Amino acid sequence: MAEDRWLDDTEQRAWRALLVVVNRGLPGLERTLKRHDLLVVHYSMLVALSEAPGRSLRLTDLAEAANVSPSRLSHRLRLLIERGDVAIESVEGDARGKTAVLTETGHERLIEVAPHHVEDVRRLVFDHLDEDETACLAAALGKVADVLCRRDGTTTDVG
Amino acid sequence: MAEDRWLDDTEQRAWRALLVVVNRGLPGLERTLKRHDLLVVHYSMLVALSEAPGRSLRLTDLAEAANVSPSRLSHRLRLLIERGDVAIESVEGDARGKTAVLTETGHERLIEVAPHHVEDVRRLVFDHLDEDETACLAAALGKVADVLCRRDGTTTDVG
DNA sequence: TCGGAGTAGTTGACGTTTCAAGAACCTGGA
DNA sequence: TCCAGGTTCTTGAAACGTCAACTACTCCGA
Repeated sequence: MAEDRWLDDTEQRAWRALLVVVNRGLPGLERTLKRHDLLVVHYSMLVALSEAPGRSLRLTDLAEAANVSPSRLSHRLRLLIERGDVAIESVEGDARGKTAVLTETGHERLIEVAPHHVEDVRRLVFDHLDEDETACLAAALGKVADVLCRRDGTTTDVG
Repeated sequence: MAEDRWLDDTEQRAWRALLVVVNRGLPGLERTLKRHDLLVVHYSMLVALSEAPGRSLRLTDLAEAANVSPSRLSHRLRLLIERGDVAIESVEGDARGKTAVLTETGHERLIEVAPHHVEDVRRLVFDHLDEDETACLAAALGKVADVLCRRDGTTTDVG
């Protein structure tokens, strides 16, 4: 490892820009959602459920869909359950499993919050890009994301 | 606010891909640096200093360059100072200010760690993109990042 | 039927980030 | 001169994410 494969100028610009977006842009999204007593994680969980058939998902699948670790899911799910946004059911045929179901309350909360969050995302990213740039971004990030999703439980790294 | 400006299909793909990269990809970078007893924040700070004239920066400017809040800088700087990677000097003419200077030790540590980190970034992102895609990514993210950097202490949002 | 290996989910502790507050200092006007 | 308001940096508490156990269950082969 550690060959001399440095980053060229374009790659550096891309990488540094990504860091700026992540470190300066994303926290702003948290701030907005916090006014609705939610974190972005919560929002992702609600979205994932709302898009699932029957508005319900096995916890493992919910974690997958929301891009979070099982433990993080567990911790953040507590609030949503206490609030009645999500209900927990047991899986028939597997006593280990649990299924999270988006309640009507939860769905209404999502509908209320979503426009504000989307507006934030727009102001953060897409308001500054034209159609081509957005397509490029989707294509490039999509490739990277695909790789990350494909190797889920596979080899962590290196050889 | 809260008009009906939803995200179209391309925008959704871009945004969701970004979330995947952030939530699944970036944590991996932390893991690698941790083997060298560093966080990515530390690395960013070392890089920022190494690129500054005289390898030194006013703390405010360092925070800016490393994309971190003043308080986060303060907390994470402690380790680097204890270790001797960074030295602190007072600013002449302003007794409030402090200047962080990258020591020779710190510079050597950066040189040692950088290739591993860069290799990680490569495997995460650029190994999966061709030249055009990388250029697109740099252009699109660059635009977004520019906006974020331009409005530093200005209006947080909305009008 | 038993037992080891793997899966599903939870918990608590630890390290990090954030936020609000504060200490120290500078600036400019009355 | 003095003081109000802004800047610079630090600190401690609270909230969050991660990691390593741990419980409970399923699967499968002997």
